[in-house]
Amino acid sequence: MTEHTVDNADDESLAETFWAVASRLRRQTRDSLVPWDVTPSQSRALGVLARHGEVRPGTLAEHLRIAPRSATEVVDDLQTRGLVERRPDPADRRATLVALTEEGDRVSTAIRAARRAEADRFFGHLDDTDRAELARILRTLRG
Amino acid sequence: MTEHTVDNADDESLAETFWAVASRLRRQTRDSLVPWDVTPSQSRALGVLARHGEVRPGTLAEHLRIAPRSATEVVDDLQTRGLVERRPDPADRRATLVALTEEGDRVSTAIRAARRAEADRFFGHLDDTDRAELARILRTLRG
DNA sequence: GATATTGCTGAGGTTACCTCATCATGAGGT
DNA sequence: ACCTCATGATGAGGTAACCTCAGCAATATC
Repeated sequence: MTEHTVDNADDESLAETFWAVASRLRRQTRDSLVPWDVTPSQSRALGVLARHGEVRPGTLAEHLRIAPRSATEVVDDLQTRGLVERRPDPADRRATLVALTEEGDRVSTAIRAARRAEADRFFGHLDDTDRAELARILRTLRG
Repeated sequence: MTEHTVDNADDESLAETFWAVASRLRRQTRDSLVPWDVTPSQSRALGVLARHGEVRPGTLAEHLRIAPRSATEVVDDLQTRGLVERRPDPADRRATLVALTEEGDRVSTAIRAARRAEADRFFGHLDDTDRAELARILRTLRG
């Protein structure tokens, strides 16, 4: 029995508090994306594409930590919106490469700026020290 | 323009890190509930009922921070599982009171213990100081 | 006693995931 | 050349956890 077991009641509310924050952040993120008619998961995919250039759906899935099939779905949606395009992978005829279109590039850049502003609003209530602490602690929890 | 704007790149990855942690915690929570065939949102509702006794669906919704209609749904599911029952509110014939059944009480107690163990596993990687810090910071973000 | 409000729920929709089966292609062995 | 197994993407179908909007009954208000 470690000493922190004493705090069990706090542990439980820690998880609860975490979820309350998550819920708030999720809503705010969703709202901040309204102007582009893009969902959070789509915007995350755009982010990966902006950072990594063209990738296969499977690779995208890994970056997003979702099942490959789910990546197909996100790519479908983005393609419908004209933000990405699929092209055959010259290295493997089974594979497809997903890349930002010109508009996808513009939108993803705009979203990046908006998300930055959103993060400022959300995490801006914290002072620099707390934000650094939070980042550090979350990184150890990410696993 | 406040000074923390300098850290914008970090802000963005802070949100991302947060989501990565959320995803991990969500999966683990879901897994820890498998033995009782109860979903996370059901278990949250059970928690509210265990803490507050019988409540109306609307009140439950407030505690869970969801729409009233969504609370109806959760109650439906729990009732199907025989974990809660509805009875008329003697104070207002429009209203319904939702209460744990005997089994609901047993299950919610068991789940409480399991969640505690789960939180120990998850947040236990942190030392006491970090966990206190995290709790404090999250509380300021909860709003 | 008409009107507005409140409490719950039916109907129907959305997001973001999932698994399982299928199909084409690729890689390795014989 | 052929057979087998692994891999990449996707179709089909499903789930959890929300949502809004409309409607009904009961209560509160004027």
